[in-house]
Amino acid sequence: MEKGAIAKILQEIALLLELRGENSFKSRAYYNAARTVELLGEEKVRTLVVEDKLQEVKGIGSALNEKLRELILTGSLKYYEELKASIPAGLRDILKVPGLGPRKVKMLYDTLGIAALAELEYACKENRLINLKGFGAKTQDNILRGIEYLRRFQGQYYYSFARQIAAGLLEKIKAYPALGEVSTAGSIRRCREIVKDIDLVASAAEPGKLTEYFAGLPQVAEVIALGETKAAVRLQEGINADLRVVQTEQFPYALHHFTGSKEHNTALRHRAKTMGMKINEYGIFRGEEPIVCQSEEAFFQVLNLSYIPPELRENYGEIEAAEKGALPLLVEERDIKGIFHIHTAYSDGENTLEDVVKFCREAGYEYVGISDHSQSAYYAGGLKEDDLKRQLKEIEVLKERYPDVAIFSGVESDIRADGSLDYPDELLQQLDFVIASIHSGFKMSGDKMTERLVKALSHPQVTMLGHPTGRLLLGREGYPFDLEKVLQTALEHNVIIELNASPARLDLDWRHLKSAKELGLLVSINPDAHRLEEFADTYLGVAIARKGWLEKKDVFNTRSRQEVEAYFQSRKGN
DNA sequence: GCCGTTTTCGGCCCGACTGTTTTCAGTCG
Repeated sequence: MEKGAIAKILQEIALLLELRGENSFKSRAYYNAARTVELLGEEKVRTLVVEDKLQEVKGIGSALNEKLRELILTGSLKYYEELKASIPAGLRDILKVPGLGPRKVKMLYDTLGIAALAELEYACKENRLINLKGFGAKTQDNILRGIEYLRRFQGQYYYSFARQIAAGLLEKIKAYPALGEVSTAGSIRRCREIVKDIDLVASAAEPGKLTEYFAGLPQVAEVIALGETKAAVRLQEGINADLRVVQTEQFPYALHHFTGSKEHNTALRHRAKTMGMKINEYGIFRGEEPIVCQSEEAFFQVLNLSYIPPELRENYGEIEAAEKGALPLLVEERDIKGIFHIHTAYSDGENTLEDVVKFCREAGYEYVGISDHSQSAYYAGGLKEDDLKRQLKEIEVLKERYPDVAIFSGVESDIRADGSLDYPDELLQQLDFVIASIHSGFKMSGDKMTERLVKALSHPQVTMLGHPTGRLLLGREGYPFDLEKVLQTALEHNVIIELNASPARLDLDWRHLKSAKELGLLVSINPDAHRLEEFADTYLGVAIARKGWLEKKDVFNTRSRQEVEAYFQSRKGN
């Protein structure tokens, strides 16, 4: 069985039970069991099964104990297989439509026999949902829009996901003996938050042999095209990958060309033309005469430009800046000195406070800022006042125990609908920092939302604005508000803007980061981590920060422990 | 499905919001 398979199967069972309309508490028991397995780790569960002690775990009763035994000892589970067989697979797709939950999906299946997305779309267009109990014209409209939304995002992937897959491919290609050079290109190299496919560029003396080798890699599920210089494949993970192979001396031009963006390339070609030159993927030419470049740096030099990092190649002013030698000195991973926006087991994080602190210490961070959810965030186990006070006490103890890492006490306070925060001021004043975030009430008007955010940012205890737009990439738009006004308010009140580095957020967007920087705002690159592995998302944030033109000085958590302490101290004087 | 024990059955899970309703069910965070 694959790693993580047990938890996945339990989750599937929970979902299938919901679709069957069974007792929702039964379904939740499976969800809870899945979480428990994740938390304990599969190895531990295996051991408990062997020792016959699994039932001592909270949330595992006799039924789940039996099923987990069967699953672990035999590698399969009859109950699961039967359940799967009893429910059309298409219902899973329908469940992805926003606004449709298990109840409604079941209703559609039971009454209209709808078992696939296309059937649902057809039924909506035929107005067959209007008279269904619990449905109506608006629901039908929403479903149609939801289906469109799903379609629009099909074949799009998070940057973090694609980057990871690309890294695996690169490793394989590097093992090819007759390789010249290889690099990612396209949107991955430019660090776009969403990518459609993986572009790779390589050089080799015999390109055709490399494309063949690439098409034969074990990751490849299907070969779409295979030629002398190009291979296009669909990978096991579903995403497509293109490899272009050129001669060694052509590599810099090809790399630049296939990195793009289209807009950047168009602008550069125009520039070359006015300088009496011509650019294509094979070279840069004055008349018919090729101008030799060993690297991308040299390529830009020919055009009288300083080197433009790939992240900036969007024709967003980088060419003008490169001409004047005014490109930013972009922030780097090694500049990060500490991490804010960490959730612990006090709310919905996985790890204990002490484990988080120990991890940061071992990772060499100078400080860590703890910020669990506040009391309104019930679904996330938000901290009641007493819990927060208890956490503050534990932080004091840990500070004594681990003096070599600074622990900053904070909270991610919900911004309530009226713009107020989630705790009394006296309590907030005891914290080192407060991240104010919106987690609910997304559907107010833009004006009201702006008012709400402005009020929150005007609160003297607010240090940072968390995931400013609330967007979920490939999932939902941010809430509507006047960003300029909100950023201006943040500036007036000395509030730091979060770059939430969670792969599905990357919020504030890089396009707006550039405006924030120009306004003079500080940005903090925060992983919003709920488990130790997610601390590394910070570096995803660094990539996006670079894309947003941010320099070290623009990023709050590049500051040293002493500088951050001084900053918080100065704010307390407010 | 699990849990507890003043209960082996009857709870379990809060609040806002939407779109249905004519008092509430379903979805979502």
